[in-house]
This record gives sequence, C-alpha cells and structure tokens, in this order.
Amino acid sequence: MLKYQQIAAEIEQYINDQDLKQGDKLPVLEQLMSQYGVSKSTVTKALELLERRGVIFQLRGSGIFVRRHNRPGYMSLFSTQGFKNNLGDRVLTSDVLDVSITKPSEDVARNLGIDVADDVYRVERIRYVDGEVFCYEESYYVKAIVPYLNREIVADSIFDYVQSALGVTIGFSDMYMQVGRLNETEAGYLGLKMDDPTLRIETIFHLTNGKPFDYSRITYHYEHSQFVVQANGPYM
Amino acid sequence: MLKYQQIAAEIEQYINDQDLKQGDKLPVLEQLMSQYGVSKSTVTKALELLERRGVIFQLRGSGIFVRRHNRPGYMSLFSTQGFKNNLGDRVLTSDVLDVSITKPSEDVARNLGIDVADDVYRVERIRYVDGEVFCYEESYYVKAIVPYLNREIVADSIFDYVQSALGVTIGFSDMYMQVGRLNETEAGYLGLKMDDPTLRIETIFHLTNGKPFDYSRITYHYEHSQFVVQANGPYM
DNA sequence: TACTATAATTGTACCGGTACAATTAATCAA
DNA sequence: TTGATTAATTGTACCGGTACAATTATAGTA
Repeated sequence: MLKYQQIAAEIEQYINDQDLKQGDKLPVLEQLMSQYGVSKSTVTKALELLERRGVIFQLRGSGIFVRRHNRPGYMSLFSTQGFKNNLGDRVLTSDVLDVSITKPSEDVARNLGIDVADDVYRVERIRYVDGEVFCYEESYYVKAIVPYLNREIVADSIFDYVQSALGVTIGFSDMYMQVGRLNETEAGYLGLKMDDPTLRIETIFHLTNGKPFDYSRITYHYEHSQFVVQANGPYM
Repeated sequence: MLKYQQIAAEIEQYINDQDLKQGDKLPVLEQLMSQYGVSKSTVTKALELLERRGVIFQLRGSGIFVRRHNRPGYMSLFSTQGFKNNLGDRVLTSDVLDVSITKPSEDVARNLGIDVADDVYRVERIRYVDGEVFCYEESYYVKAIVPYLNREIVADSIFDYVQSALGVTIGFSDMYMQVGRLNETEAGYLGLKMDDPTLRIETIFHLTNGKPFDYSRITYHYEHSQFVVQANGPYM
C-alpha cells in the first residue's frame, strides 16, 4: 500500500475514532507531516484523496475540516457499483440465476468493444441488501480477460475475485442511468408489479489500461434504492 | 486562471480540435512540459483534473490516452447540478413560478443548517431542455448569503449570478436521489400523469467554507432525463 | 518462428523548497 | 465597544529533482 493511501486511511480512521462531526477541524498540515513523518506533498495527496471521496474539505488560510455526514439509508452510488463493497454494516447477498459462456449481442459487443464472435460470460443475479430485494442484474464479462467464473465466485464479489485471483485492476467506469417502468419479467424478479417505476443503470467497467471488461445492466427496486453522490466543486 | 487549469483547458481543446477518439494517445509528459513551458508537477496536476473529469486516463509506462466517448442523449449528472452549465449545444430555459422570501420549514432549515427563524429565498421553476419539459425544481437559498434575487436572475443561471455578482464560490455538494411516483401537482407541471415514474434529487450546495447556501429538490421528467456518471477507480 | 531476457520508455510516488492567497487573530484608533 | 489595519496562520500553486514500477520495444536464444 502506498504511503499516501495509508495516511488517508489513518486519517479517516482518526475521524471515526474521535467521532468527529461535520465542520470539526483536523490537525494542521504541518502537524500531519511530522506526525506521519512524510513530506508535505505526500500528506497533501492523502488529503486530496479524502477530499475527492467526500470525507473532508480544505480551506486555505483556515484548516482541514470534516465533511461527511451522509443521511442514513442512502448508499453511495459508487459503493454499489463494484467499488469498495463496504455498504456499512449491511449484508449483501445474491441469488445466482445464470452463469454461462455465450456470444454477445450486437449491443453488448459494442459496449465491450469486442466482436460478436468473441466469448463472454453472462451472469444474471438478483441481489439483496439485508434480505430485501435490491436489484436485478445482468452482466457480461469479456472471457479473454476473465477466463473463468462459476456460481460460487459470482455469489460472492466478482470484482474481488477478478482483482485478487486474476491480478487485473479496475480503472474507471462509465454509468448511464435512466428511469422507466418495469416489464413483466423484471417485476417478477423484484417482487413488484409490471409498469412500476424503476431506475436502470448500465455500467461499463474498464481496466486501468482502458479496455472494457464488464458491461452490466442493473434494474433497481425503486423502494429500496436511495443513493447519495458527493460532488466536488465546479471543476470536478 | 491558474496555470494548471489553463493547460487542462488547452489539452481538452487540443483533443477536440484534433478530433481524437477513445484510446488515442496524447503527447508524452515531457513534451507537454516543454510545450507549455511549465514544470512536471503542473502538467501532472492538469492531467489529474482531466482524469477526474473523465476526459483522459493515464497509464504508467505507456502514455496518456483519450477516454471520453459519452453516449449521445445522456447529460452528465453534474452538469445538470449547477456545475458548468454546458449541456453541449442544448438550450436551457426556465418558467419561473415563484421567487419569494419566506421562513424555511423544519426540514429545509435542517438541510441548510440554519434556524427556522432565518430568512430564505424560495425559488420554484420548471426547466426545459430544447423546449421539452425537463424537470420541476423547488429550491431554497440562505438569504444571509444570497441577499437578493429576482425573476430575471432566476430565469437565467442563479449560480453564475451568485459567483460573479456576490463573489462567493461554490465548493461541493451532496446529492440524494431516489425513484418514486409523481403526485398530481408534479404531474401537472411536467405534463405527465399522476403515479408516473420519476427521479427525485435533493441537493445541498455548500460554499468553499463548508456552509450550505442552497437546498434544492428536483423532480425529473423520466422520459427526458438520462444521465451519465463517470467514475474513477476503486479509490476515487 | 516463438519465446525469453534485456533495455528503453513513460507515468507515479515522494522529497524538499519558495512564494502566495485566503482566512483568522491581534493590534490599534476612534 | 466598534471598526479598520496589521500580523500570524494555514493551505495551494508551482518549481525541480530522484527513484521506481509498469509498459513496450529490442535483442537474444532455442
């Protein structure tokens, strides 16, 4: 783990341990430097990271302050998208409906930047948060990058497996969201009625080298999906 | 304008001018340094900015590559949230329903971190993109921070006014989103039917000093609202 | 040809420094 | 006490540097 990541983690831990609230002040930069025994730029980098994650904000001439105070019941939109599956103390489980190797449709192939002749894993599951239906997910993995999957892996976190077992690292993702109505199949999966409202999110996950490796379509249960997004400034 | 912002803008311009596509390579760091006549860390900072905005991605040992290739018809979730109102070539207009000074409700006061006795501006409008109903918005501004508003200002961009005329700068925002059904009033405004699906986003905008100054509730027309969110890595 | 080891390329981590702008605290005048 | 001026605090911009890790190109070997 890199120094600045380590320091960021420790500062976040410190905030939790001291139970600091919105607006509370952290030690000044210079103290953090000597405290962790690193240079200014390393501390700055750790703080930038925490700032982007919505944990703190910095005000020059004044200090470093705690920002986070998320509403209970709202999940970070990013935490539900493969990134860090810490949904706090919530339990995430899955019903795996399908894990199979197929050929992608035109649409899927385009989103993954591959040919329709290339193999993909198709994964279909229903996901639960604390036992309640959360979403229905259909996703496709490029087999050339993810050569093997099974029901066990898929029931757990696919991303953890991909990163640890395959040694590839996820770089960035593009999410496309829209609101609509459930069709009959989806309604059945989610325990809702046809034409009920829903949030649909398509996400294309890329490796650090820019290659797409996962395209997923998620249909959310509208009553159990509340998301928070923390944005940073006009120049984010 | 700061050097690294300027350079970021120029690089983005270069990508557009050269019509570079997803995966195309940019000049290497060292060349950018000499080209713009700045140090490495300044170029790096410009590139970080572009990376966060989803314009490029960097791959060490390899180079700097173009990332953006957003789907047509999808607006950046952040661009619709006060931040940089460049919706491409789309025209944004508003029907102002109300601009008045009132006392906040308990709920509004809590979200703005003020007392129910403090004054707020209440702004109510319907917004259109290219003439089509886009959303219904109800927002509250802390009068102590935004001492004056009128229909003209509100019909245009409130954020531009606040930043230029009042000299305050927006720091960060928290967005809370959920899906639901329209009530009768909302349906009327949006030209839809009661119980139609909708996306609701509450946003609390803070100044750079962390003080909330605007709390807004937006109800989106589900057929005209498609959003894209670009996320960066597991450690964004 | 195909595979492996080596070298060149290229971005990232980290250091340490100077100058400066925004905020806050201290000082002074009315 | 109030208000303005000055000084101290504190984060940010920017410089320039070394070391290093990941990628890609090259050379070497079977």
